[in-house]
Amino acid sequence: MDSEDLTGAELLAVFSALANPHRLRVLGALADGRQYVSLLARQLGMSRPLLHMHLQKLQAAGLVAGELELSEDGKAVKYFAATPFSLRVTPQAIKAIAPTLPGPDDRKETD
Amino acid sequence: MDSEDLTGAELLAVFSALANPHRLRVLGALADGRQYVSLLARQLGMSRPLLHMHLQKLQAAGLVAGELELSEDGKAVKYFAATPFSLRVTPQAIKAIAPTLPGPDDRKETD
DNA sequence: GACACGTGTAAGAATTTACTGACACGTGAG
DNA sequence: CTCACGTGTCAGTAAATTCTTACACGTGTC
Repeated sequence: MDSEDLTGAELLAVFSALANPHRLRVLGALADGRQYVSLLARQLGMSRPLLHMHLQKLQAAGLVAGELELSEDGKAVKYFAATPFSLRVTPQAIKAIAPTLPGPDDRKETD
Repeated sequence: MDSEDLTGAELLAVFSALANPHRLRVLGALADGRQYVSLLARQLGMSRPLLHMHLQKLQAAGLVAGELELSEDGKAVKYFAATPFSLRVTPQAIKAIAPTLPGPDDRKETD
């Protein structure tokens, strides 16, 4: 996943997802390998609902991917892993995507 | 300005500064050359106080630099230009700076 | 059944961010 | 003096994020 093919709105979603210490720590924890939500929450010292929200935002930005599995003892476990993205951020790159940025009057269409 | 020598808090400030369409557009407009605040505000269609606030945040993150000059007709004019930064963002890079991220109990010390 | 473990989601409070409007200052031109 | 242009900042409001608490479901074990 290279960054050149991102629209302004997508890049904005990525930066917004990255603009939070919890989410950066989550992404760092998932850099090596995948992990399931409850354990990850314990490792990072945050509540499950909170981690759930942050994972949603990271997933919406395409930075992590989750898949629901069935463990051997029958429990539903959801594993998340970091997407192997590589972003190059420079003033010129930002200028290039600037025309595709959402205007001040635009509404959210993520529904 | 390479990104390898940024702490977690600094990188967080950069992402936070980038997580806004207005600021991305400002950065894009300043990618080529410098411009002064009032004219820039008119070009981007936003109020001066608002642009002022966004420029403060961009400057605090080290993405733009401003210098106050005296134009030939004696007026004080403040020019801003984009810092020629180059950021490489990957899960591994984020994991590397994760230990230096501000904890949930930390307070702002930017006073 | 009661418990421990996993999942998800919804309501409400607390906090942060974004924005407007009005004010301050200083200079040159009419 | 008044107007146009530049600068900056403050108070108050509107809106978006963040976070907690509490609930829902399903499964295997004592």
